[in-house]
Amino acid sequence: MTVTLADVAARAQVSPATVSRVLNGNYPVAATTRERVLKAVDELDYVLNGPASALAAATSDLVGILVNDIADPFFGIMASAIQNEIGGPGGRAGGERLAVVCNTGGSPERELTYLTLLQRQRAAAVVLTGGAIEDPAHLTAVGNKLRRLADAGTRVVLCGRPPTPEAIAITFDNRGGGQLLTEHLIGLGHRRLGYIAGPEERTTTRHRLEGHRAALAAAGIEDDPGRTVYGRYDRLSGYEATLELLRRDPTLTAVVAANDTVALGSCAALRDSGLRIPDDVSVAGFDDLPFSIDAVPALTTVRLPLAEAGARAGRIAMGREEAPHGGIATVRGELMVRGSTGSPRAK
Amino acid sequence: MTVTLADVAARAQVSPATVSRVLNGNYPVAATTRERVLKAVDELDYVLNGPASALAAATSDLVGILVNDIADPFFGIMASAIQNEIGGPGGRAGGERLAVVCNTGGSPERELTYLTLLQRQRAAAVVLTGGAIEDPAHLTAVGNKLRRLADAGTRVVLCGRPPTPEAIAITFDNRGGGQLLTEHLIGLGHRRLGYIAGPEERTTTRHRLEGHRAALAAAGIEDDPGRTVYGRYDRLSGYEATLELLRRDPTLTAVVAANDTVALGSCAALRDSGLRIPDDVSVAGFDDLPFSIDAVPALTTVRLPLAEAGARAGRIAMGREEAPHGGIATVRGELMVRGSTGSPRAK
DNA sequence: CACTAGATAGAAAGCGCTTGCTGTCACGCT
DNA sequence: AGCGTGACAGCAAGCGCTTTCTATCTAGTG
Repeated sequence: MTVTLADVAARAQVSPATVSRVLNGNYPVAATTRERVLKAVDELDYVLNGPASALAAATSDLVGILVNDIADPFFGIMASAIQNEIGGPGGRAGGERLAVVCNTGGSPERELTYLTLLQRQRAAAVVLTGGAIEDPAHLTAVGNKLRRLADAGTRVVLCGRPPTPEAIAITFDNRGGGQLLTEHLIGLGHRRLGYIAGPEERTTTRHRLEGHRAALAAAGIEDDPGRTVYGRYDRLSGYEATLELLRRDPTLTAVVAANDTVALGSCAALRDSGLRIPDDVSVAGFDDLPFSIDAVPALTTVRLPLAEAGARAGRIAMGREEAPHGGIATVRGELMVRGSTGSPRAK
Repeated sequence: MTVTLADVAARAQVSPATVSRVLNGNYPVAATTRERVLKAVDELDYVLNGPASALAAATSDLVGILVNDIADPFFGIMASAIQNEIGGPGGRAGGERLAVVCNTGGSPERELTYLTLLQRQRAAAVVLTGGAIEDPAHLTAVGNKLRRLADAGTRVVLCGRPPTPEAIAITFDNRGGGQLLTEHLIGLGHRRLGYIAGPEERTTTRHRLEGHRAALAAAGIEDDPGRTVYGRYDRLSGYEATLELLRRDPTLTAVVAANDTVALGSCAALRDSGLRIPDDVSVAGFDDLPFSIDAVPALTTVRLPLAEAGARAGRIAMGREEAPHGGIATVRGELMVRGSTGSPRAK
């Protein structure tokens, strides 16, 4: 029924071993023989059986990329960059590797299960993107998994994730970025700033918030806990949180959002409340996703070099670039000041 | 070194066959035996060897999702919905399937190579999303591949892709959507409309443009070819194309963009040219991606039920939903009239 | 109580490929 | 002429699992 190596061998009048060697190209085969084999492969439309060869060779060409939310460009951009370096068909790298992205939806269980699945497939490498969940049990579970994967020869790289002892990491300086942003706002004269955080248990959320608070503290501004609202990393969350912040303190002059998407929701809520940006309230985002510049006014935000970080993580995963010193590289964000922030008007 | 089925069997004092059956759960195993096996699995931290079991069982639990651009939410949203139905860990479906998304970057070769890779892995199903390239050679090549995949038992489903004889398809009515949009604009009184198309060789581009032209024709408006500019499906393309359209005809009163992202670029160009939206020029997009509503003014566009279509495609791919009658389901878009379109002012 | 059906468990034959090791030539050297 | 030496090609032993067929045992039946 299906064509096998043996069929090709028979047709080319050689042994299966020879066919295998032609296909893998790591053993001398006479040119004429090679051609005969290739011809047979072509005529029979032969396609290598991946599982069989993975089994026999005890390696696979699968590379996994874990993302929290595939519909979010934040992850899409990184995944795209990683995949591009991984090779995949036509990628910068030559090898024919199956780079696959797995969508965990932010769920710890799914993350673990995908890791197991990848382990089961004997993946060549795994790249985990985005913030981690700070649940101790989950953290050790992931740590163990990663160690096991590494032991089995799978290269593990973190991209935009806090470093762990088990893997090489390209980390974003979320804390520094958050600080930059709030310093900017304070410099503009703001004193009553609302903060819309992401999910409380995520490292990214905590780090950005810590940066914000550090800036407040440095400026001697009291950090009223009521000025922080936790939510999700999506637009609706930004919308609702903004209304809530406004309810708690209508004299707010600035809103710092967990990311650009949330900031957009915040802008919508402000507009719907009859407030002008930035005349009445300034808004700042984080990430500098492509659409941020199209918001009106354009969003002040912190640019994270998503594509560069992803590319680097991809190269490291493929062993084409050395791991950073100490296994950790920290990437800083760059403050992008645009129209959505301005000096508060005296009210 | 690595733990195998045999090790587990030895530890549990049963045969490998029994362990396999416990793990696959499709054969009666006494409860006490099962527990003993599960205990051994746990103690040894055993992980099934995917390739080996795929080889022996001649099936795999890999499902491929092909997308043109993983960084584009258009695809991200569909991929997410598909993946959710496919199962994957924690998905609505129970099975532990490895749903993987492959990023073709819109390149025909990559598309083909990914298909081969998936075929090589003996994927259980493949879902192709987004428009196809209209190159006859490539079309037949893909057609052949799909037929082969189907012959080998891989379920093939198209989502948001024009139907082909080889597969079940959930298609978007791009033509109808395009027509709706332009009819709306004409109804508003516009007579000089610019059109920013996507890449010329893509079906999506052609269909949307055809709808636009049909609407023009129906209204008896002459279709000046100079009013159409081709580009890519990205923001910059929209920006540049708009400047070009304006150069060709500064009296334009409306711009119809290939999709929302392009529309955003167009808006930026118009603003930079000192034109107001929609007072001076109306702008319309397509797809209704999440950020469209946050544009200022909010974008008039055609909503495509991306998530619903993806979910359906996913279910069909998993055999959990019947294929539509005739193998083709056409999904209509819904016109979303928002602030970016209005009546042209007399100039 | 002998007999059969039903429920489990095991033996063993592959699944299709890779690869270490063993030939077999044809040369070129002494 | 004799023989070491590359350069290829083939043999055969698995890789770790699934699954068919067979063996065993228990319990139900007349």
